[in-house]
Amino acid sequence: MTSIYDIAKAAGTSIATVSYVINKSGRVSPETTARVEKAIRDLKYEPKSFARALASGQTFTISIVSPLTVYKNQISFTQLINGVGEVLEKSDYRLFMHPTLDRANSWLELEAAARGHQMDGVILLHVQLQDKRIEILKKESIPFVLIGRTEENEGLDYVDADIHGAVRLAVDHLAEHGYQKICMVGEKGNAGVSYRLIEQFKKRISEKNLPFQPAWCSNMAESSEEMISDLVEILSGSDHPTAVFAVSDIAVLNTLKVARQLHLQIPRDLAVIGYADNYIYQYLDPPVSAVFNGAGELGSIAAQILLKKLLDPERQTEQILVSPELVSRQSVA
Amino acid sequence: MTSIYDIAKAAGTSIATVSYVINKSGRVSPETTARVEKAIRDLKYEPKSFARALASGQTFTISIVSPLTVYKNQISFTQLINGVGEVLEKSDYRLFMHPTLDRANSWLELEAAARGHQMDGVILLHVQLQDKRIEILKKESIPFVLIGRTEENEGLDYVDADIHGAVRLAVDHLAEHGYQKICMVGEKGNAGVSYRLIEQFKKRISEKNLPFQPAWCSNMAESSEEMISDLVEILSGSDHPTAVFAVSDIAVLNTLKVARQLHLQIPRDLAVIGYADNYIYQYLDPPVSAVFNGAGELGSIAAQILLKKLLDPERQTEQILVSPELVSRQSVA
DNA sequence: GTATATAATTTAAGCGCTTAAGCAATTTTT
DNA sequence: AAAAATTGCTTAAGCGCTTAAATTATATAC
Repeated sequence: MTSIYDIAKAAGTSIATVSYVINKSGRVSPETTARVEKAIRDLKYEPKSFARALASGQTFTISIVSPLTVYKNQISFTQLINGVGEVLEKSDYRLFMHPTLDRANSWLELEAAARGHQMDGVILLHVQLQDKRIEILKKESIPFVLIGRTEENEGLDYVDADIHGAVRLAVDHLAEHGYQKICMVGEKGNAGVSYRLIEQFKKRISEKNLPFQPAWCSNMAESSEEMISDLVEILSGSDHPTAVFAVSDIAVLNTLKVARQLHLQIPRDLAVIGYADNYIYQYLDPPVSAVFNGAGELGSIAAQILLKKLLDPERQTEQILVSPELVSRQSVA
Repeated sequence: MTSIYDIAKAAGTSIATVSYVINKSGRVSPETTARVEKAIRDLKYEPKSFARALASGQTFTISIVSPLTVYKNQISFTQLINGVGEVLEKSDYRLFMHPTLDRANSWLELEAAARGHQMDGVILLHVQLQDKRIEILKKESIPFVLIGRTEENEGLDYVDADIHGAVRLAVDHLAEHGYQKICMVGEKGNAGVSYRLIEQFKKRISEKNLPFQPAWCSNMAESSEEMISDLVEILSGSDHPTAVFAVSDIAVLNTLKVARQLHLQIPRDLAVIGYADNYIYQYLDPPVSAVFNGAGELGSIAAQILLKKLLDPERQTEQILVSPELVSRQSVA
């Protein structure tokens, strides 16, 4: 293993000087710096992160902590990692995955990792009510940023989708295109998300004085089958809605299916708009619009906040809502 | 930071003994072991991985190296990580993500990481012909396992989908259900995969003496639009195929779309079978069958091989083909 | 009962790096 | 011209752990 000693010898300096050059401390003369850098290049030296970690107390590592199984819809995990990766790439930090499999024990693993000082910071996904993991991170004083949140997390650093804005965008977009009777469909999901969606949806409908019936926005379905039968019921009435705000991938697909079944042509008889865009939406029949584009942004913003926090732990917390962005396709016209 | 010194003091031993207990070396008496373990529990001690790494030369870390952008179809990246995570969880190893964003520089990053001894082993995805990353891993002698392969990689450790078996399963399944005229649709994809699919497909068709026309298995499409126009042409002829083997998500969706356009009812007039199952297939109209289930298996097998290799670097290489598994839904009957 | 093997534990060096403190040479201030 | 500050570099300690070698205690052999 080429070490800092080899570089020091090759450059004719002490190891301290090499270290100062690597860490860009600015107190080494240009000539010496050049000599050291040449040696580093010649010997193809790379600092060992674990040695740095031991000496400095920083691991230069951040962890994404998340049960993966959950991320089938709502958020594309891959995009999210990409977003995080893009930001970290430009920093000195590396990315750990902490894929917690079994929900029940996920906090135990995290606790061990935290005690073992395995990471300098954490990006926490799929936050639940009374999330043990948050307590642990606080107790072990590991800086963290949430992606998504519950009402309990208001004071913490988080990045979340702007649900209010998204609902507004969806409803307004539909209304602008002449669709007055709008219903919302989805399944029971993340802590609080469904609730907030319903709340905002009803609010916006009444703000815009749009026609409304309670059945058009009932509780979210427990299963796909339930959702389909709800949809059939809602859409086959005489005064049925002319637009569906489908807030999950399954809801989008089921809406298309039921529309076909009932011979409702999209977008002529029925408009459909999705929530988080999924790359498959563009290949559906017809291609489906959506109001959120890219979980990548959630990831990259979370990473940015975390990096700032690692630089200045005393920093004020930051709450960011990612704005919706209309991805317009043929399902609304 | 609670260190091994604190444990040694609490247990009344030397730090070496504590270390031997932690590493289950077997040379510590049961009584002392119990005392040390109690101290560890009492003080909630966790070994610092970076210190271990420095002292032992092992990082107990493995990296998944992959451009993420690619994994939109063919493989579910999330499932794959899950598979890897499941195996690593039971080991002492932790999981690094090495999401290479920019393809052009991805090997530079890997080279730096390898030189910096950041990981003990690598799981390499999306292997290309003349993949620089493989050279680097060899040169830096970092054990690695491929997920997917090209013909160049035959001697290396890899896990790949059994394309031969998959094609056979798809064709035979369709034939068994009375579909004789089968075509294959997909887009240009991974290094060699498309080629192997075409080759195997033609082979199996001729082995089974099924009717065949060259147009039914042309080169893979360059774009979704091209695929659609190909499909329209193929399926609207008088003697058109009665079944489609759709080897990507886009191919599945486009097939459904074109079938609807041409008023071909699935599965009555046309059967459809996909390649790698995607959770959305079950919500399509009709739900679509597939021949591969779970990228998780690829991940977990790769992780297992890598762990074995880390234990015994002299080990013979291992090539594993993951068998197809029919996921039967309503698109074939 | 002494020699010898075995088991249990400790000593001590060192892994590759950071960083406070020290020193020498040079520059600035008074 | 002496004192003070600045610049550039080195010395040396130490981060938390592993592990070969040394030491001590205990069991077994003759």
